[in-house]
Amino acid sequence: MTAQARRAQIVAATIDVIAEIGYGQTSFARIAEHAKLSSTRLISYHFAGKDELITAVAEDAITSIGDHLARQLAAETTASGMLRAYIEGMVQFTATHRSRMKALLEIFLNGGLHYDATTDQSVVGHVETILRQGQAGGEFREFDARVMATAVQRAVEGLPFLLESTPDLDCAAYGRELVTLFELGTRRSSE
Amino acid sequence: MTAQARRAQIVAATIDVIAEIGYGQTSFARIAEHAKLSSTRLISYHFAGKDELITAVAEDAITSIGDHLARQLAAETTASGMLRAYIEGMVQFTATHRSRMKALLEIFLNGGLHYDATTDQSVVGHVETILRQGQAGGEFREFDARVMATAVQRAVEGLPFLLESTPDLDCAAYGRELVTLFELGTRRSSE
Amino acid sequence: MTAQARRAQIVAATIDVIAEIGYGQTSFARIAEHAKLSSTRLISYHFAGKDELITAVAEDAITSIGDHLARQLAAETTASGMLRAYIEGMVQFTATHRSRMKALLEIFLNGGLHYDATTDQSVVGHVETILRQGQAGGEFREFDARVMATAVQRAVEGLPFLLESTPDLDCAAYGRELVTLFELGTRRSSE
Amino acid sequence: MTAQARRAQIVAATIDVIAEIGYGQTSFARIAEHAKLSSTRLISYHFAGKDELITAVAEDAITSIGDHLARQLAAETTASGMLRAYIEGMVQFTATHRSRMKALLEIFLNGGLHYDATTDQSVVGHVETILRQGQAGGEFREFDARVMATAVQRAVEGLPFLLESTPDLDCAAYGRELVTLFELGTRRSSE
DNA sequence: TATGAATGAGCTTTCATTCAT
DNA sequence: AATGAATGAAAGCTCATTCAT
Repeated sequence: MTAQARRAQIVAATIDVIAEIGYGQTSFARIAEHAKLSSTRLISYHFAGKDELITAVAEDAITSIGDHLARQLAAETTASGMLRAYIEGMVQFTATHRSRMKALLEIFLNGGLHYDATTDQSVVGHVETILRQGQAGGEFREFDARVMATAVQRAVEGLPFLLESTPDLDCAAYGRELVTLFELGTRRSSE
Repeated sequence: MTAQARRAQIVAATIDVIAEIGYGQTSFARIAEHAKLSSTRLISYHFAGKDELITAVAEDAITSIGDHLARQLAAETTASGMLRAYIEGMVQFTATHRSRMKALLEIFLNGGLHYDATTDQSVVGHVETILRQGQAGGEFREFDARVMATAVQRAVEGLPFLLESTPDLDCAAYGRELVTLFELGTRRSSE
Repeated sequence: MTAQARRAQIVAATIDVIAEIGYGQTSFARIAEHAKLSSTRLISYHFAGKDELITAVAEDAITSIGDHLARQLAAETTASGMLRAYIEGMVQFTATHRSRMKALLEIFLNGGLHYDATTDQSVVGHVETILRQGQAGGEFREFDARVMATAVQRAVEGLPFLLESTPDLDCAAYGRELVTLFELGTRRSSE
Repeated sequence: MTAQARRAQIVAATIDVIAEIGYGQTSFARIAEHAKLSSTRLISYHFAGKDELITAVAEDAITSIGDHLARQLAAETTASGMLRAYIEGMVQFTATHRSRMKALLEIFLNGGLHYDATTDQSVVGHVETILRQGQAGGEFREFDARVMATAVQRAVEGLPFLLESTPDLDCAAYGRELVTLFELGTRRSSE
């Protein structure tokens, strides 16, 4: 087995474990058990430490989301279109990659990631940029872009938690509701 | 020292510790250190276990928030007024009780609380009830009350995290932005 | 069992283990086994960490040696008398407290102790002070006190290692030989 | 790369690492890092085990010292001359090969070497032989040759440790002081 | 000659909890 | 109401070594 494949296997198992039992309960032992590894030593061998493993998990998720969003946003030309695409893209991704998204949120909420400027921008700053563009172009009304971005981000992040208590939730409907909410909340009142 | 006073002291220390270093890093040892107790034994003595302590902390916060909101909402007669009062009440409470709110969120997000119907209703269901009343009374447009309630709740919960990276944030402005957002997002379009 | 007694028991066991198998091979598990403790957890309970345990061991030895030397040197008035008393005192102590001295040397040689000024003075500086007094008072010839002190100290420290390969060594004779060596090496040539 | 060259490279790296961080902290991982090897596997490949590596390091140092001393002692005909040449030779070697000597001492003091008669003779017995020759030939007074040899050996070994706390030490002066000490301590009193 | 992958045993430290006053 | 002493389990990490190319 190649190191790359083994690392991928361990990352996948870690995602599952974090999503299932939470960041705080996740340990090498639990990951090894889930991945059916002979011992936790195999994890230590392929990752320099817990930090590196967690970082790898986060990067895996962030990259996937980034790719997905890039595709979703490619065709959009208006800010409101981009905002809609962002929300629906995130909701879609969450619906089809529940564990990955849940694990990413767990990591962020528990401070398991050492931020850098790139990470911060790719995760949090995306929406804010769209909002500012919309205001500059006259599509959106005046509001505090930071606050609105937070609201969008939190609303989207609410889905993984909702899915835990309601696994059969209609995600598409959830997305549509959010899109409507933020369209009404951001558009120029004269429209 | 009375048992009641000692319990209150320990709960207060636990709130501080959770707010400062997060739920995951919080331990009896660190709470004892913060409260300047001679040993963790004093915590075990006054609380049956970690669960009971965490529950006490959560209940402390929930009760405080409940009292605060009850006062804020008392004078309101319309659903939109109640929604505004709820958002501004929560933001105000967060601004003046940062640690308490942060600790409560940490506990919820890390699954430290064993839900029961009462807890769930008092925390999450409040907004949903208001929204349904508004729809029943014709004040609000049609939307999924559950989804909207989630969005409101998450938006409000965003403040404690924002305060960590931006301690000098203008909380009142944050509240006003959210009120505007949800007024635009919930009102009947004919208005 | 009182904490004090337990700490003393653990310190004694640690001294034995270090003396027997060396600093590098010494572990909590080995100490617990030697002291017949139920688990290593008992060591962690009474000492904040390995550093604290090692420091306690070193302090135990240093204090014992200090007391012994103080008694030996009390009656001496001349520098040559003090030097003789120092050498014989150290040799005597080593002969009757082999493990303690061996353990102390192991700790020093492996950098297990975080020096401070007091430690340094009490361990290394003692001889140098005596030598300088002897030179100032005209008893001793001119020489580099630092170098001579090192030679004395190393010669004395040689005994524990010699005792390992030759347990039946005549320590008193060893001491007498060293006294003669350093008397000849330090006295004024005109004598 | 030839096996011989690779072994030499690893031995050199091991010497550096032991001298820098001590025998106790030295591991294959750290040696590999220092030598910029891709993995510790390369060490295991060229040496049957840790023992063989350490033995190789010690032999490297012992051989170097032996060569150096042989040259220094070649011209000497008297025992006192040989003793002086030995001390100065060892001090010189230490001054110019600090790491090698430090590593050798670390290995000896931590029992990393499995003695055999040859090793013992070549390292410790050298001085004792000189001293006995001097006594047999009437140059030296009566003393216990074993004890005196120990004192000489330990005094010489003190230099590497002294150099750690005082890197700019005047080694030549250190050697002269020791030579004087042991000349005074060994010569016939009638002289 | 070299390497990638894997491994079992060991390490110190921290966890909440319990027994006995 | 409080405390001192003790505890089993689990954590992440490092050790030298080995199997199979």
